[in-house]
Amino acid sequence: MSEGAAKKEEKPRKFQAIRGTRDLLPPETALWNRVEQAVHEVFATFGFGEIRLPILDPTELFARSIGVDTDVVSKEMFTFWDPFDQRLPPKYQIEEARARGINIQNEGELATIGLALSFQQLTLRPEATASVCRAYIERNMQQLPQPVKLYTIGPMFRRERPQKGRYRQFYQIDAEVLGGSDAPGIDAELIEMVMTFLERLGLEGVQLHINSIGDKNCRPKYVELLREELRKVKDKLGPDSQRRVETNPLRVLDSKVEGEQEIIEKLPRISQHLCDACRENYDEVKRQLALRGIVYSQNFRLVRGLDYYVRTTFEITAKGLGSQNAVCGGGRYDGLIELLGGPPTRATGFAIGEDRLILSLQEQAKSKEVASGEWRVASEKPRVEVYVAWMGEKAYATAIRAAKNLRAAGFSVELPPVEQKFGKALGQADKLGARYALILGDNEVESGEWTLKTLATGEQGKFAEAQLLEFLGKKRSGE
RNA sequence: GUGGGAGUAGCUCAGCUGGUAGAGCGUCGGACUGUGGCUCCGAAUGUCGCGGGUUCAAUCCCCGUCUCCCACCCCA
Repeated sequence: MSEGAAKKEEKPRKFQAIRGTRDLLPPETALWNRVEQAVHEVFATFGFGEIRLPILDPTELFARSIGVDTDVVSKEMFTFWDPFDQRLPPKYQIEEARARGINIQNEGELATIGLALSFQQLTLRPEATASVCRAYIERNMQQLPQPVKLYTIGPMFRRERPQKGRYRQFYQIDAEVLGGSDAPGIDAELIEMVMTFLERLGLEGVQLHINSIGDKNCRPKYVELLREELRKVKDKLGPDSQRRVETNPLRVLDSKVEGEQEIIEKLPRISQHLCDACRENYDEVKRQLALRGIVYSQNFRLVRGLDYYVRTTFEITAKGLGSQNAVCGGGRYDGLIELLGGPPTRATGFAIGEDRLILSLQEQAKSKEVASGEWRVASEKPRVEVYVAWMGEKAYATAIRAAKNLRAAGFSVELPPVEQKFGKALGQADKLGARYALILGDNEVESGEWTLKTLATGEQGKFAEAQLLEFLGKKRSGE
């Protein structure tokens, strides 16, 4: 109260989403839902079931499956120790340690055990395949009729520098076919499924690129050959590629450096060095794609970056994405499940970058809007269908009942929580883009005849309570 | 991790060779106590991203830092 007491209150810190993460808001989320709805519908028609996975898994799982030398594992994972809680009284710390199988005699030993109690290192998953494989093994899915077809949708985390179509928390739509044979028909059908899905969404300008990168019989030989060839021209390569000659020669094929293109064109191609089994397999995949009427282009430079891929790999690019233009990547990974301690199991799968897919859809919508002025990505029904404008206590009771019944019938209803003059109420209704205003005042309560106004035309009519639902229902289905 | 660009109101942006900020849109209120869109009037919201330096004086100049955007690397 005393003047001058106006102390400078420090404003609380303004928080912001951490780098590379973002909030998705309406109306954009409606588009996300539409995309995900299409996933559920289309994938189900191919016999896939949804699996929901933890976002955390042991670091070791990713290191083993993706490969410790990959960028993803070596520098992009969000990893931390699951801490043993040292705030606990020593008595409980000892108990906890024993529960974890660490034999500990007295308090004095606690300190020396130290990090050993921090039992495992956890990682925010950078991709889904490893976790799906872990689940396949852990839940003994080899006992199920093979192959097991699973898909999952959710956030992944990689600590990269954000740019267009790349976030540190990003979303993938992931599908895997585990077990059974390595019949090319499986790869082809998997690709068919993505293409069907993208078509369902109306995404235009998608391109499918395929390649075979051999298996453990022929790939190492090819890699050596490639390395030898690259060494001969090493001085003509940029620093990145020079490094890759030794670390991962396949990656050189992927280079975008202008001056290297000519050299790359002349390098030996893996298609010429596949073993018989891989070549036959690849030929058959292509034949199977053709059988399904799927257009593809072969791209000998398509080398997936994750260690586990063998044989067929593929990538789908889309428009409007900047330089990160792949919306989907996938391939076969026959050795992975065994590597993770499971039975020898054939497997293949893909991941769609949902953020990029959405981005591409939005860009497409933008250009269409410019062209025709009509096309909308999220052509959802309006957020508010009926705005209930009421005045007076008695009318409020009626309004509540009306809102309840309309909602039960599936209409989206906005019921203002405080009394408003009708002018203001209609203004609100208008701003919210409501289709109808239901006007309830003294007159309506007395007569039992409610007033319904169609905002777009200004027409309005009187309805008894029962007639109203009927009228609105007809209107809705008639449109 | 490297390079380039950018940060001023909720949004889009102006702000001259340094003199502590404006517009449009949006939001809220009123003109308008039973009828919206149009119009008019009014209001709120900024530590000019943050920290330091130069200066009598910094949104403006310098350095650092953070974030965003784009690209490289790599990947979806």
